[in-house]
Amino acid sequence: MPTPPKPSTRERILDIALELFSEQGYDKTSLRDIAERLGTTKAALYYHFARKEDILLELHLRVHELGRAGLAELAALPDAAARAQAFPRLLDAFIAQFAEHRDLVLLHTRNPNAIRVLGEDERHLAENENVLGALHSLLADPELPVAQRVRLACAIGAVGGGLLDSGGVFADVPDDELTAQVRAAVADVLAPARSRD
Amino acid sequence: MPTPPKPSTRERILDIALELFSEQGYDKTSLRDIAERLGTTKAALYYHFARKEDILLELHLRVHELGRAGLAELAALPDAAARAQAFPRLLDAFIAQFAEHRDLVLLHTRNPNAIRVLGEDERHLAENENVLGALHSLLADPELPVAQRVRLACAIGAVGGGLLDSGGVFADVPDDELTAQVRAAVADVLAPARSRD
DNA sequence: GTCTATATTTCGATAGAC
DNA sequence: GTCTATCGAAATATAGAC
Repeated sequence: MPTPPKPSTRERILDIALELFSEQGYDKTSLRDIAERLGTTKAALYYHFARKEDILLELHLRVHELGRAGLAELAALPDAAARAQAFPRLLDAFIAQFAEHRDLVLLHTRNPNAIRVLGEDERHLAENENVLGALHSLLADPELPVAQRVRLACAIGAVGGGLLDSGGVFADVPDDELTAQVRAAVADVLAPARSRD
Repeated sequence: MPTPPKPSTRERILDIALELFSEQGYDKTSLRDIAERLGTTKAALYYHFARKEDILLELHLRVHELGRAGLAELAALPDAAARAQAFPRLLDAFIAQFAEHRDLVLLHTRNPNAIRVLGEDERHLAENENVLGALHSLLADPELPVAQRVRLACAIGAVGGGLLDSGGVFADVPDDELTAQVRAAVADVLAPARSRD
């Protein structure tokens, strides 16, 4: 059973919240807004989520889940050279997931502060140490040449610049072509001035 | 007289707001927070700014000012080919200003929603049409090959990825080297698979 | 230009009936 | 699982003295 039995209320709340949080921002979206669009009342939401933060947290964890496997694999590699070699392949997987879950990523880039203050929740702290910590120690790795560290950061930024498309400027470009072009651009960032074979 | 006579209250308010808006986010920063750090009271702020939004607006316009000259120059060029040729040079200037005013750019990336809702102010609407409109019509330009449009968007994203450094992973890298590396990476994005001369 | 005091609104959250 | 009703806190903004 792939996506079967429960388009339940809880899931509908998350869908609506994802949309509104991205559109208007987390802080400017009241529980009343969510309840209205869902067709119920504020109080009803509190049956499914104890606090407003928990709605955002749930969505936040789903984004982290996207990068977890790749970063874990990376962290398991023995040395910087091995990690550097694995970059292109893992970035490729990253781009695929980024493209598939654009809406979740957009939620993140549009509400960085709200997410940073998500606070003391245990699940959140644990996840943050795992995922963000792995990314941080990757980019800060002193064993890696600075040029490679910077280019890796640029590559990640380039994925965002190419795929997020906040203004809708690439509405005329098919998704396949867009991701292919982004892949090519990222490849060029990671292969600095490679000498001809 | 370059930057002389008035480190006035108004300017101090903007400085404090810039810091707090970036740190905690626009919505989570109350006028009380600003007033406290400034050493006065909430009401005093209303002498200098009619609404809280106006503080953010003022800072917002300063960011737009950074990109205005370059985008205007670009829009004045006759055809897509001329624009494409001008990209690298203008992106170079863009990187320089980005690096010099990192704090202002950070304000933007951390409060995208608050800024988008800035609303009906005349100055804001006019500026948005000028600056964002120019950027939009640049990236959406149907005369330009899709590959080039996407790579341009990726290049802009790469600048953000390399220079913003939200997590402080490049604290050990001198600013000069960082921007130089970013410049190199961006150049590789814009020079797709260029055949050897 | 800055203060005290307060008006007004809105929001997150709770209590308890159904 | 959803409702009505309401509490309490915090925020923006205003009025008017100094």
